[in-house]
Amino acid sequence: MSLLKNKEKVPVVLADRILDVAIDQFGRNGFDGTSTRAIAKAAETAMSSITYHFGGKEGLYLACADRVASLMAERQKSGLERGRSAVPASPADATEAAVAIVDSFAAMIVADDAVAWVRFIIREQFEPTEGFERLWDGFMSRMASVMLGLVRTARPDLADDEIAAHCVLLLGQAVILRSGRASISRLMQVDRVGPKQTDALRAQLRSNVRALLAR
Amino acid sequence: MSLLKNKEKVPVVLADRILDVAIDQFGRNGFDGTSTRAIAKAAETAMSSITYHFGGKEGLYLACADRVASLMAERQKSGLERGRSAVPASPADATEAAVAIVDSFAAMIVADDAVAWVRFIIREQFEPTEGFERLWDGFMSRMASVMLGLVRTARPDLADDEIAAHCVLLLGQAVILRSGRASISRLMQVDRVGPKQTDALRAQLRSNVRALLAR
DNA sequence: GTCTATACTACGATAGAC
DNA sequence: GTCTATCGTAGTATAGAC
Repeated sequence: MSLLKNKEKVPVVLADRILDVAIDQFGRNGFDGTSTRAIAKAAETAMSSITYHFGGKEGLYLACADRVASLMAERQKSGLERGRSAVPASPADATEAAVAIVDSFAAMIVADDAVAWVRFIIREQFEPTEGFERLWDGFMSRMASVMLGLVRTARPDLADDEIAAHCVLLLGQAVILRSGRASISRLMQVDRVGPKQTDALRAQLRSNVRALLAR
Repeated sequence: MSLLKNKEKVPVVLADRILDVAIDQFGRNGFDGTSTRAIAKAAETAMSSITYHFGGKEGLYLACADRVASLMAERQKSGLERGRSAVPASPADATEAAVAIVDSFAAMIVADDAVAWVRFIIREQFEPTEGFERLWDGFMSRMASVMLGLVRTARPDLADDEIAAHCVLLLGQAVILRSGRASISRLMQVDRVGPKQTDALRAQLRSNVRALLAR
């Protein structure tokens, strides 16, 4: 059972194993701060395997962006589909759909097995490279368009700029659960942000989304 | 005039010039991704000056953290003092004080001359090092305690955990203005997030804080 | 496909001139 | 105080064995 779990978590295919390690390391230390030697060592392979499979460090980085986008898109797929189908509905339905989407996004943000993806994607926000295009086209654009549609339905009184601002600030509340984690543990006076804290934060976030989209 | 502006922006004292460059570079590329050689070159000095003034790369990094904390504390000083004096007042006063503090925090987050500080501090959130202690003790702890006090006064009905969660999510909305900047420009369909967009976002943020702290 | 060996560049730290 | 010169280590890329 433990072995099976391991088999799922550590891909047997070398290229996938390299990608998983690389997403983690690039996310932690950035492109320049990560060495292909360290990635190869952690993936238990030779450095030249990276050249063979990805053409070099930069090719590996872009492949990481593609993988993060597809993993995130996969995980948020059901949530986004629910949101899309709610677009033509009433403002109240759109609000509840937005609550569900932001909560599902927040769940991914705090999930342990998605930490590396989130770290990678948030880093790319600060100094966008070509990797950002991959992330945006592969995942973030879908999340954005669904949220824009829901907020527009929930609040038909708002102008386009206000709708966009709402989306930014709603999703920002989810992002801070990871991008402010060190401060959250201090603020909540715990050593580690555990399930108890994340549950409380997610509950407050759902309540906030409802309050902000209500007229 | 252009010269004078330059003289203000580029410190004549070598140690300060090194610090300004280092905050920028560490913020962009992280500790490992930044080379002391590059810092020395950008500060127009020899690499060994870093050893002389800061004892080495790590000493320079910690000095950067101290400087960011003190620069932020200085800029938020008047805002925080106003907030502190409002703690014993009515819930309505506390709410307005919280609106002012979050807005002043957001103003710093989006300010051009504070970009490097914010980048440095947000990066330190993901992989906290000893630098985080300096940032927390020198600035963030004050912001946290004032916000906690204001939310407690504004919403005496809430439990401690709920108060902390509120603070996290309120400040998170300000942080996303920088940590989601690449996505914001896509969401708002502009090439660059300019004054028009930041004004709209800050207005929405003030409105959100009011709505969330109202009972 | 994956490995070892190697060429070349850049890193941080330090010693010593001025 | 600030510089140049240099040491040992570690970086990416590539060639070639298997």
